[in-house]
Amino acid sequence: MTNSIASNTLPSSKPYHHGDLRRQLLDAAANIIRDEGEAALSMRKLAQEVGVSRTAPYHHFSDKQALLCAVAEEGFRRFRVHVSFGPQAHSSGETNAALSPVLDEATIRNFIRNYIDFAVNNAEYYRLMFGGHLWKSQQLTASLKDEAHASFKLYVDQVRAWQQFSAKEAAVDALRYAQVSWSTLHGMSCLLIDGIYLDSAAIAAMTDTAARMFWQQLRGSEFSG
Amino acid sequence: MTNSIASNTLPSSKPYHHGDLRRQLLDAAANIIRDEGEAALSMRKLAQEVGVSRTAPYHHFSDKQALLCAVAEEGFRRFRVHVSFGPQAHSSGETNAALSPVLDEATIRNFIRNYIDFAVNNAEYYRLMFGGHLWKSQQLTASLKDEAHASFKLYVDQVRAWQQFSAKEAAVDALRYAQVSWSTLHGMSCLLIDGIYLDSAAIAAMTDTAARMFWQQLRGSEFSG
DNA sequence: CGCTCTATATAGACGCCGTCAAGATTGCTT
DNA sequence: AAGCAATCTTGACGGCGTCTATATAGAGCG
Repeated sequence: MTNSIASNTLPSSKPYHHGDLRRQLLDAAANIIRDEGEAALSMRKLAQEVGVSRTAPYHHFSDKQALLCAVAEEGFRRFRVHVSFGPQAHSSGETNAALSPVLDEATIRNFIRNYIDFAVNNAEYYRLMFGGHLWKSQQLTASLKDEAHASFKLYVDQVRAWQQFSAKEAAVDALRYAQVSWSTLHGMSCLLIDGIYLDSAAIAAMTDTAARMFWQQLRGSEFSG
Repeated sequence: MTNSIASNTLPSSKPYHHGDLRRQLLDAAANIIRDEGEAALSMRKLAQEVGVSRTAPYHHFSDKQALLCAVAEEGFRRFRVHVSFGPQAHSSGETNAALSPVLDEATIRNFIRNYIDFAVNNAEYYRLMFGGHLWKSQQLTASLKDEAHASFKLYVDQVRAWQQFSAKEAAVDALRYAQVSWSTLHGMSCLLIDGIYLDSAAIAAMTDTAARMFWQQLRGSEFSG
C-alpha cells in the first residue's frame, strides 16, 4: 500500500505561486478525511493546512464537491488495487488461487476478506467513496462516475470468470449475482464502519458465512432438496 | 408515549408558549428530511417553519444531533411496522404466509420486497436512520440505540422462526445468517438510494435473486455437489 | 530587454449555519 | 399573590462555502 507520496520539496520562503497546489490539496484532503472524517474537512482548514489563502483552492477545484470527487476517484483506484478485481491472481495474506483452473470456496472467501479489509481499514475513505453525500447530488464528476463504474464492471467480469471456472453451468445471471453479492459486501462494510449492527470481532465469522453463501449460489445448487 | 395530537388548535394570535412545539418540530423535521434530505435541514429553518425563534428548539432538544436521533427513532418504529418483523403474519401486496406451517421461498421474497420497498420509498428517512452521520459520532441517544437494536433482534428472531419452519435442521448460525442477510438488504438499499450501481428498474430481478440466495442458504444445502 | 496575456494567489464581503448567554414571558405550585 | 421553573426571545460569536475584485508571477513574443 503506497500511501504518503513524497512531498519533500520545500522551496525555501514560499513563493507566490505554489506550483504544486492541486496535488498537495488532494493529499492533505485525503489525510484529513482519513484521520478525522469527511465532515471535519472544510475548504478553509484545508487551505490553511497547505499554507494558502482560503480561496486559493478554488482555482484548482470549482467546488468543494469537485475536490471530494477527485479524492474519491483516487480512492477507487487504490480500492481496485487492494481488492485486485478481475480474473488475475492476487496474493495477500493467505494463499490465493484466483487463476487456478478450479475455483474453490477459499478464493471467494479471500476476495470477500480483501473487500471488507479495505472498507474497515479505510473507513472514512470508503464512506466518502460510497457514501450518499457525493452521489445524491447529481453533481458528481464524470470521471468519478467512470472510475466507480469501472470497478463494478471489473467485478462483473470476475463473476463471469468464476462461473467459467465453476464445474457447473452458470445458474444465475452474472449481472444479478454481481449486484446482489456486491450489495452484501457493501452492506456489511457500512454496518461495520458505522458500528450499527455488526461488530468487528465477528468479521471472520461473517465473511466465512458470506463466502459460503456466495459459493453455493455461484454453483447454483438447484437440486438442494 | 402520547403521540398523535392533531395540532388543529390555532388559538388566535399565537401565544408566547407554544405548547406543542416538540411534537411539531419532529413532524416538520421529518417532512423536510423526507422532501429535501437531511442536509437541507437546519435548526434555523426548522424553527422558522414552525414559527418560533431560532433558539426555541433548543429547549426541547439539546442538540441538532438529538433532534435527528428522535426523528430517526420514529423512523425505526415505522420501519418495523412496514416490514412487519417477527414471526407474525403480514399481508401487503401479495399473499403472505409467514405463519403458515411451511416456509417457502415466496415468504422470504415478500419480506425482502418489503424491506427494499421501505428503503426506496423513504429514501431520505432510511438514509438518516442507517446513515453514518448519526452513528459515527458516538453521541447518539440511548433510546435510538435501543430502538435500532430492537429491530435487529426482531429480525434474528424471525430468522430463528424461519429455521424452525424449514424442513431441515438449521445449517447456519441464526445470528450469522441474520448479519449477512441484513447486510445484503442494507447494501442493496444503499446502492439503490444513492444510485451508485443499482438501478431501480432491476429491483424485482435483484430481490428475486436475493430471495433465492437467502432461501438456499436457509435450507443449508450442504450436499449441493 | 520590455510588453502583454493568462494562470494563479489574495483580501473582503455576504449570507448561511449551530449554539451559547441574558433577558422576557408564561403557567404551575403553594 | 408569590415564587419558581419551564418556555420563548433577541443578540452575539465563530465557522462555513463561495462570489467579487484585486494583486502578483510566469510565459510567450517583439
